[in-house]
Amino acid sequence: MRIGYPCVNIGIGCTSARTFRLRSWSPERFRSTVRENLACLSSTLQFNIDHELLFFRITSDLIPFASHPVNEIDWEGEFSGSFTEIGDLIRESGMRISMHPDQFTLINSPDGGVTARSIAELAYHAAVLDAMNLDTRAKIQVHAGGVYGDKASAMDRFLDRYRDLPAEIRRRLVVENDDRLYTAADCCALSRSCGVPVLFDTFHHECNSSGEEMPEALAICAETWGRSDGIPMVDYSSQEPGARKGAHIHAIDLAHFRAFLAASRPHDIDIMLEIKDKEKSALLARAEAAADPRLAR
DNA sequence: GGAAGTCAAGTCTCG
DNA sequence: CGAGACTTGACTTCC
Repeated sequence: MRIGYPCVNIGIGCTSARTFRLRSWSPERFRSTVRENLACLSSTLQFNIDHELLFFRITSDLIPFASHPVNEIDWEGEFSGSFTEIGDLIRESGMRISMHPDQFTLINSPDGGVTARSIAELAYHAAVLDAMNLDTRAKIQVHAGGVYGDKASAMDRFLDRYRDLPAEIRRRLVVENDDRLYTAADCCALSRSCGVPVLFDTFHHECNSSGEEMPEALAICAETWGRSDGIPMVDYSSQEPGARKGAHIHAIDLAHFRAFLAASRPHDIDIMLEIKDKEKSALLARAEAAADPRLAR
């Protein structure tokens, strides 16, 4: 079991998610931003290693406009040295990596243009992980997509598009239950048809389930992960009191987390804390889990 | 220097 | 029918 947080370290003083407006595009601006983002990513990973936070989600903003037509720069080649160094740091420390493209990435859209742009975006994510020489335990997580008024057709379209994906994407892609449309059971149905592993989001399950208790939902998702996929990844969060349903909590609720740890046994899982204050809560969670025999050191 | 408005991309829900 | 939400900031302009 590893514990981690997504994308950005609040306290470290840099961000690997710097970007700029399309209007400000220039090759020089692009190169300097990528250089800074990779340097910050390296610092962030070193912080994580020093604090035994061995699960990390790399931001989709790492390479700005990576899949946009304006960008014709061979960034993988130009920055291959940095990618290799970062990959070495990850592998030598036993760290696990995920990426999570944003809400515009929809492989099941009825609009072929949306799907084409989504596949280009997924190819970018796969290229980052490939450039770091990470194996197929490094994953790219997406939601099943929209419903478009007909869920059965939308799920069929997901399956068709999944089977046609380039192998570099398919071997890393996992599907995550969302808080409104596709439940863990829905995602597992997709998995039975095409083999995609299902990343279980326990907070989304609290918002939107097919009626199972959490341990059962976790169990059916865990079964979808094969040997080459690594142990199951799980997203963890809880409800921010007083906020809109589905709003992520600002700081970890340790009693809620402790209950989740107990209920998730005996599954060995990697836990991503989707909590607003990032590494601060991750450090508390790691301390809370210190006595758990599943914890990797 | 700080505040306000805006940002590549899609879809759904709510008011 | 427009705004807000999504994992959410961060950039840019305007004063």
